[in-house]
Amino acid sequence: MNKINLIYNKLYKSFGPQHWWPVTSDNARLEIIIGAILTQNTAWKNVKRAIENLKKNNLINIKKINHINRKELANLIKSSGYYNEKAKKLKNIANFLSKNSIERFKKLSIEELRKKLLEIKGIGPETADSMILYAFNKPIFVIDAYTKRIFERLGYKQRTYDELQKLFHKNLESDYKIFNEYHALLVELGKNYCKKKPDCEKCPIIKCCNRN
DNA sequence: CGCCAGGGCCTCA
DNA sequence: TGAGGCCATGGC
Repeated sequence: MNKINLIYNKLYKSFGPQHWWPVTSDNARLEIIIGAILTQNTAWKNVKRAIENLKKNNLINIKKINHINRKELANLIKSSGYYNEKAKKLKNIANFLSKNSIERFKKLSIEELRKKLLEIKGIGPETADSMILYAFNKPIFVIDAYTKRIFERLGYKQRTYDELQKLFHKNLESDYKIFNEYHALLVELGKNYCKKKPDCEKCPIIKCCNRN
């Protein structure tokens, strides 16, 4: 078995399924898209309250985001940090989605969808890939800060976003469920063990790591 | 109190 | 193309 699959199996065995991007409403897809923006460089705990505020005001809705005053929107998402920037981004996306329906996006190939999303100001590679994977359920691997740090320590040094992503695409079955679970497992590892100051003693993949 | 979190944009070499 | 500054709250 290759190393990428081996690590997945070990993480899954020790952490179990992660149940990511909890879906609680009919417009779950839009909620995930909004969540992907709000969680940029931000802990999910802080994002949760912002999403609850949006829900209370029925703002998981493209038209309503288009209509609401930007400062008012910023105030509602304050807990997620960078709230002025993120309010702009949400408005950019809502504006874009009002012209290009989500329904139309679903029919695009991964490459076409990614290109479209990257045209929106505020969406970079990771956010685009998160949306493709978690909102559109298409197989693309999300590379975040945890993934970079973990695989740097494992021995895959100085890889760019695209290089690291290719590593996963080459070695894994192209299945969005696997990609979803794997990314979530890496976040769990990064939060609890492979932290900036790592706790290596109880790390479930210590045997795979170059540091030890 | 300091550190950091499920990034991206802009500027400047 | 890559490094550095900036955006900012809340949990620990």
